Amino acid sequence: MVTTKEPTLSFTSALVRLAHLVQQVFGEVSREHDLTPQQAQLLCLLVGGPVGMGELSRALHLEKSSLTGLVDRAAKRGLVRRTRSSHDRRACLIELTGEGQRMGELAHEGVAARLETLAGDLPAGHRDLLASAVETLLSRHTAGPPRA
Amino acid sequence: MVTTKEPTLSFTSALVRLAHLVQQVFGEVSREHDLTPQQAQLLCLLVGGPVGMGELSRALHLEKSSLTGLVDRAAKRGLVRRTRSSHDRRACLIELTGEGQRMGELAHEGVAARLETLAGDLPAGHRDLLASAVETLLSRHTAGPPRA
DNA sequence: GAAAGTAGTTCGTTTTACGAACTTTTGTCA
DNA sequence: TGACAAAAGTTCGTAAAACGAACTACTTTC
Repeated sequence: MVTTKEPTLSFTSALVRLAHLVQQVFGEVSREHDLTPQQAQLLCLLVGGPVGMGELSRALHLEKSSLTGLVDRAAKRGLVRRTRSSHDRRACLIELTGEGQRMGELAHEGVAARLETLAGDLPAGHRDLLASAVETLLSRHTAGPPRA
Repeated sequence: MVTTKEPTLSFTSALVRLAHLVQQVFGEVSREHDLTPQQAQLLCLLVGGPVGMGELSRALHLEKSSLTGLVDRAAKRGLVRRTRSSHDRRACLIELTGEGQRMGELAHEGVAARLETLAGDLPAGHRDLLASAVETLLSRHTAGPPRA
């Protein structure tokens, strides 16, 4: 149970500005580790285990051809590796290299830490409410963007 | 006064996924109006009146040279116009053309409408709390990202 | 009035992102 | 079985986005 105070920002403006803030945090953390934000996002998505191009494409909302390029560059940097699926010889699974795993974890932790710091003042009740409100929004938007 | 339910998503994950969602909405709306997301963002930022390059650069978190390119392309499409400042002959103000104003308003309304729809279920108390929580986060991050 | 700083631009580079056309493999169904 | 549609990725060409370094043109400061 928490009390509500009157916001000076409209609901939608708040969402947009929040998105901007998160993006910026992601950018800062990526740069610290010498990654592009897109690469960091890719690595974060892969720390849970190998994922196929199709699923990555859906998770990142990228066209297949865009994703091919992103994976190519990440592979050239030794962060990621393509494995041919055994069930379906067209498909491939993208998996992290040791270096990629390390970087992915660093990026993930960096973002989480930065956001935790920014949320320092926020009472736990507010955090939970915010998180569950976001869940509601996401549930209405069938496609599932990536974790991070 | 609102009751809090237990979220299944961590606080930071919720923020990241929310950012992704907002970005996606922005992308969809931009595409509908045949704008790039960056152009739409620029137009939204200018609907309040002309702004100088320096301030735009800070608001959008772009290097000066990146912004020059963005404004160039928007100007080439007839959405925006450069005006030399009378006080400082180095500086310029970027202002919307009639077409730019129209598109900026459409984009802004489109994004707001989409987000409102997604938030349909959300009780007003939750919205207000979310908005004021965002204000708290923003206030800790001195630089002020753009409205939209 | 010279030096230092500020506002923007230019240039070259890399990354991102798209769509259309393509190859290979898988599934379907007649 | 064998043709044919569909699916998974890649390739190619293109445009936009973003950066940093070096530059020009004004202002401010001392």
